[in-house]
Amino acid sequence: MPELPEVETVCSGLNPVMKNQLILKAEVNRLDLRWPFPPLMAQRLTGTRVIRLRRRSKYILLDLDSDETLLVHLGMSGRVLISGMQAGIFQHENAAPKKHDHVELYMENGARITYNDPRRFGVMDLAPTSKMNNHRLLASLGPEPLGNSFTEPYLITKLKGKTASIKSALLDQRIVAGLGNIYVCEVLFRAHLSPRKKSGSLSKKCISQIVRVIRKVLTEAILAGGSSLKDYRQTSGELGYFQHSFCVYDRESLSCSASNCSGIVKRIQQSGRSTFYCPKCQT
DNA sequence: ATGGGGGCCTGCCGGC
DNA sequence: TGCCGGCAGGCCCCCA
Repeated sequence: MPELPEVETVCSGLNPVMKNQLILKAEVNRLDLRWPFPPLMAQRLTGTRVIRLRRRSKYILLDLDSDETLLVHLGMSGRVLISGMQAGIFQHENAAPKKHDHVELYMENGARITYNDPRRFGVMDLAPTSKMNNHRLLASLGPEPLGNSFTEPYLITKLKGKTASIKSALLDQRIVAGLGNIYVCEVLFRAHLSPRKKSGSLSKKCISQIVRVIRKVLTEAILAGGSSLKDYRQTSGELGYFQHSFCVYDRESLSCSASNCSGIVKRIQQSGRSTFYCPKCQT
């Protein structure tokens, strides 16, 4: 599921039910996801109050009144669902955990937050809030694509002399944080740019266009509630609907969505990932 | 230093 | 129907 717009959607969904709420109980059904959970994670979460929720790149950060921050990454298949509340009435149901429900948080307002992740590429960690910027998973992330420091001059500097394709460069979280395979494909389509172009060969004008398109695509996707592939849902259980706006992603062999283009969407491999693009209008 | 590939997991889908 | 290969929204790590 989760690239920046999906993580942003999850954060917005969690904010009203978690902010300023006490975590009455944390249940941890296994010891690890991609990596082991931090020692005594359930105990360290229980009884703390969530002060605020933030997003950095594809990470969700929950600042707690214990001066620790819970860092959550959804990996490829992680989902967060809210249950236990109906029509403003809070009910504690103790339904048995479903398959791959790895962590559950019971909030003071009756909400139950469930983290489910079949492939377990996700991450959870706890560290002092004051040290989160230096957390090993956050320390070398590039700028937020929707923030002020992601600019045309910045991207020009970063791409200068690079021999890797623009596709690989935009997937590199050290260059810009939060894009994944879907949105990079969509951005390059909308910028009419071939994913195979070497990063260092792009004109200033072209890079400027990339910056604008990244902002536009991500903003639209967030407004749409993210993209729902497989059975990804928002925290509410609803589907996002940006997947209906895909121009190239997962459209191999279909005709190009540009109105004046007769091209056929092609799938190639780049750095081990599928890239979808129209060879005719992305040059 | 940089870029590419392997590996981590489970589930699903299409082909035989 | 069942089995098998290929593929999947991410990212760390190792090697050339």
